[in-house]
Amino acid sequence: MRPLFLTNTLSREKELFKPIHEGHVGMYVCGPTVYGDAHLGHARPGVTYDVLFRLLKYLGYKVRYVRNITDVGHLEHDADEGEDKIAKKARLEQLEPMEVVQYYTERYHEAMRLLNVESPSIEPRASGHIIEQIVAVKQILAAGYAYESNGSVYFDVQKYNRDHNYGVLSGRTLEATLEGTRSLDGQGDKRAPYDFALWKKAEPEHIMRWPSPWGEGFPGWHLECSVMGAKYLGTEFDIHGGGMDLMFPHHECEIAQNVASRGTQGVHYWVHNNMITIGGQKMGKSLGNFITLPQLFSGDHPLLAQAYSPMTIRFFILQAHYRGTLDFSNEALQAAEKGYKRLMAAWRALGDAPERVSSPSTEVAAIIEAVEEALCDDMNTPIAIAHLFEAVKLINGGKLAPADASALKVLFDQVVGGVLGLRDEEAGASGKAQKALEGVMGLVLEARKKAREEKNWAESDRIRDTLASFGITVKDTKEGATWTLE
RNA sequence: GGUGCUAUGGCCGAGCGGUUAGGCACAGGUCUGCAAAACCUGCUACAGCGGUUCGAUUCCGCUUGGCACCUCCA
Repeated sequence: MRPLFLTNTLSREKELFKPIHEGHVGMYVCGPTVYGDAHLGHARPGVTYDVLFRLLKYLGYKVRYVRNITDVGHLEHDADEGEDKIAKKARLEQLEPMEVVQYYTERYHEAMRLLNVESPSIEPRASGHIIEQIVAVKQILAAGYAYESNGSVYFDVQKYNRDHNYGVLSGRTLEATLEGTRSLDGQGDKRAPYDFALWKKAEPEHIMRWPSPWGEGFPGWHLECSVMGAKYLGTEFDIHGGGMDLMFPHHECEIAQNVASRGTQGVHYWVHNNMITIGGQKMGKSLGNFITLPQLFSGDHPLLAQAYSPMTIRFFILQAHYRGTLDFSNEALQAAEKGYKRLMAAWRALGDAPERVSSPSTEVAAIIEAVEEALCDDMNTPIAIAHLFEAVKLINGGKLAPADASALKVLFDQVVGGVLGLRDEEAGASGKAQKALEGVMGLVLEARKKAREEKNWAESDRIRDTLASFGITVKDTKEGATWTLE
């Protein structure tokens, strides 16, 4: 098995990936809080960890990929006085909280499906694991790293930091954290500003509530990932992914909870994707500068010059390394669209490559090697794509030996399609309508061919222009005319 | 203020102590009835100032700029 290197946030270095159980990988990724449509920023972890999931499988691992849905406990503004995001949305729209959850979960799934993001192996919801979370709170209390206060339970960061290191992941010291923490009026029940809630007492007007040993309430946000990760992947597992903005406090808190409740950090490799920016600034809900995925797909947003297809978005994300920021702009998206189409056209041209007959030339073998190596070098998809474009040149050059053509066909099928998860949007459906259209187009192009043979350019151009008005583009190549829809 | 990241050609975006990344755009050419596509050629940059080195865009320091996190955030 080819060695895989991943940047581990714990060490800030590229490390050789070694799974706990040979041949098996457990991976957990923080999923969305479902209180609004997913935006471009959400597409990044979706695609990034989808590629990691696919890459691990491509390398021969058996992978269990857990990506949660946060449907409770995620507070707005401040962990003490804030309002549950789901409940707030529900109140605004006069819906049951679970109606909101259902609606946006389905929208999220649809967006991911369009982006060709594979479903995770398990997609647990926080609200389905209240009992497990209560157990975890009890364990942390029993270990002495939490305290109950007025119906809520808080994590005692200071005490924890005396025995362990609160800040292993983010590189912060407690003093630094304290310095930056705003002093809020409603410090309320907490002993220290950096303590975080494990269990929150539900005020009378709070709709989402569950009984607990500390009264009716709901679990703290950080707890769900600790609990669900351990439940489905074990108390020790391989990879935990998420956005860089979750590094602190969310992931730091997860580690603290893991250590406090079971004595170990639990996660071996922390992987963090960077943000998508717009005008150099982070795209985010709170800044209000986000473009949702449905808007991108439809072009319905003042900042969009046009609609961008899901695969254009996916390719755009893949053209940058996941650890760097990626800046949104129409120019960048348009460039991605063209590059994507060129890659797909080459793949299509490989369509009926013969079965693999013999080994490929050294040139093609080198490309294949370079692509795989790039992917295994901390998922360097931009480099992999650069090498794939070398293959595109060879393919378009025409003079491809059968052995090379079939080797590249395998590469494109397994890597472009399989690992990068790109699919050819122009391949079209194979339904009855498609079959009929193909038949009709065959007739039309035959008529045009006849006109061309008679040098009846007026008729030939009329047919081409008319087809263009339906969104059908005709191109004349040496092998005859080809057409594409839209 | 604290912590961390970053500064690449018209745009996006990799990378490395000595070799053209790649894509998009642009210019010229081949092909073509035209168009499109494709192919060929051209466009060679690494914020500034010092230092290390035979040699730095790549390492170190400083300066300047940008960003992220420290509050919810993918």
